[in-house]
Amino acid sequence: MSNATIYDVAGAAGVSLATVSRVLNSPEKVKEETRQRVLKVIKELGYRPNVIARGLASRKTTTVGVVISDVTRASVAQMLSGILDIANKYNYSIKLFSIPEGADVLDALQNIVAEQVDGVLYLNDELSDRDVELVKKMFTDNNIPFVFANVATSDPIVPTVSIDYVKAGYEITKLLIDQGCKDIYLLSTARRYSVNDKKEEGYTKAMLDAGLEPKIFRTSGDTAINKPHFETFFANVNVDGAIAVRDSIAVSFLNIAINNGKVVPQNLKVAGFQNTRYAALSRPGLTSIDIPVYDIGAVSMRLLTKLMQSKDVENTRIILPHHIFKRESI
Amino acid sequence: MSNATIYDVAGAAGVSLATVSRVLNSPEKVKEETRQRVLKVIKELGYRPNVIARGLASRKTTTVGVVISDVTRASVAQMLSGILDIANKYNYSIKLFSIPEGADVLDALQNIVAEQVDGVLYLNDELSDRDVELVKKMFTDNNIPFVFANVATSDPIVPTVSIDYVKAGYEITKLLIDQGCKDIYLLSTARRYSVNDKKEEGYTKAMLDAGLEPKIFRTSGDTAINKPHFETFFANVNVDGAIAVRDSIAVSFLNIAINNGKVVPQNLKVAGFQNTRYAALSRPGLTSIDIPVYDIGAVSMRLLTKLMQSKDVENTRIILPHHIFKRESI
DNA sequence: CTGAAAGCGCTTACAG
DNA sequence: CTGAAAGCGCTTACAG
Repeated sequence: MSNATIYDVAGAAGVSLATVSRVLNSPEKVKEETRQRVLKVIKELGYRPNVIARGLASRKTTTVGVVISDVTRASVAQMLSGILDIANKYNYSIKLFSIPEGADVLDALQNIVAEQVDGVLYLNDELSDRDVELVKKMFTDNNIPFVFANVATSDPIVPTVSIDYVKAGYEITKLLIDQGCKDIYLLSTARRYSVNDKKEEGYTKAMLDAGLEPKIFRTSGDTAINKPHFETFFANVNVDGAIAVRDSIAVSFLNIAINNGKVVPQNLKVAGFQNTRYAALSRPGLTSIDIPVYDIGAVSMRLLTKLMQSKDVENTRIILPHHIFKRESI
Repeated sequence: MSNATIYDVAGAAGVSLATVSRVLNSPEKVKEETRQRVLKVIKELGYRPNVIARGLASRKTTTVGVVISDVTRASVAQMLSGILDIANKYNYSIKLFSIPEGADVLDALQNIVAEQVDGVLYLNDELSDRDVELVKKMFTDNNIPFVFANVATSDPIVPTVSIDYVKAGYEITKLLIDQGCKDIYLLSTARRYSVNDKKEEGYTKAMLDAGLEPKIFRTSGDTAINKPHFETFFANVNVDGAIAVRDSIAVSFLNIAINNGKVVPQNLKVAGFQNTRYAALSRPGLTSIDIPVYDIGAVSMRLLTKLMQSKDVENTRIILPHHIFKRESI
């Protein structure tokens, strides 16, 4: 059965356990003939090295920690998907840590360090600048390579894979302006995410550049809460363009707009962020910034593998391209 | 720094390492005074036991393996969320394993066993009956408790947390029949999932019970592929009711129906499964079977903790309640 | 209540 | 190319 140990293999193959270990870890040091013999026994016994014992002896666990806030966010799940695919390819295991809103970040980080992961992928974007420094210090002090994925940090050194959210925010706003919109609102979340702050920055700049007044409307990510919120909104303001920081907010806004007699895109143009299935399933289809979240995950993991092998990496601040995916809402 | 070991703590506190270990693992065996002294040093040094070493010595890793196929499926992400919350509460870590479609299941399972997890949560529903038996045998042989979450197995013994999908399929079909629908289609996926088979079973029974002909239309989960598929569909058949095995399929169908001149719900009623945000963001809102996926995850994890402590669990086949969440599409 | 010692299943210099 | 031995950082009977 699968609980064979390295001793069993050594015994059955008539070699020492050191040799078995070498067959697995540095096969070039073992004579072809012995190696074949050992390999045969390994297969017969279904032997798989106990990764815990290996981790203790080698001080490498081939495990990376992935830190998230909320798996149910579509972007997080898709990044995870990219991470898992690359991790499988490189034979790394994934330990998943969620640090919920309001949790003790320091305690959580110490916990991750105690778990002896070889590296960390940080997807949790609900971080203050102070937290970012804490993360950086904790992993640096403990010699654990880490990468921020889809987290906009103001720290200029920390390894990061993301897109240029300021530019994306600027471009989509510019597009609406070029189509003649004047009263363009940015629909953002009440809770602050690092990437949303960047989107707001780009939006604001585009509006000011065009001599228009930036107007940010903060709402919840929760559809049920949005409804009355948006209805009051339509009763009180003039609006001919809207950009939401998430597709789901955009779709919810668009639905309520149409139910309130607006015609999209003729007298109201709407755009979202991330080009999720919400955008595809909206009627009319929602124009959205396509953000390669899967790739952000995959590239982060690949960058981390390099960092873990302490290869000298030329570029640890990777910006992936984005583009505007046009549908009928603009 | 955080790389203090148990020896450092023992030295600084003037006790043996055995005592430090006891303070952590069976504090009642240590004199109050010594315990306080050790605790103080632990705090000062920021000591956290190396979980790998602990895992090797105690043969308990306080880690559970979670097996999935595709994280980006909304149900999977939400189950994960429930799992993580409960795992945090009980101080278990989560290792995430994805077994992609077409992968070597046996190899993947051996891998999980080698990872020395204390228990396994199996969310991967892309399993043949043969695979289910393989999973069962592998973990049973290696003495690893496991729970199937939201996987419909035909094995009557295996620990499972799910809902009654046959009943759910029956009920939603019955609802459409009661509203006068005659030509009711089930929109299912081309790829077979264990739970979808159950939904089909319930649908079929309800149709036959009412003397109607069951008609299953298989399509892709992919929206882009659906579109031409559904358009041909509308050109060729009579349909006054549709039940999709996923909300996203339902919404995509509903949109195309409306664009083809159907009036929902007056001459076409549509229902989905799972009551995701797709259903809430549809216009009109989509009636859907509300499936407590978060709870399925949470309850599975709770059940697994009991199994791992080898408590005798009265019931290892848990069926959670579902209900129909009504919106405007029916 | 506490300590000395063996052991968990591996890896990795060190000899030969 | 191979083996004997130390060691990774803990836990846990066993004595006392």
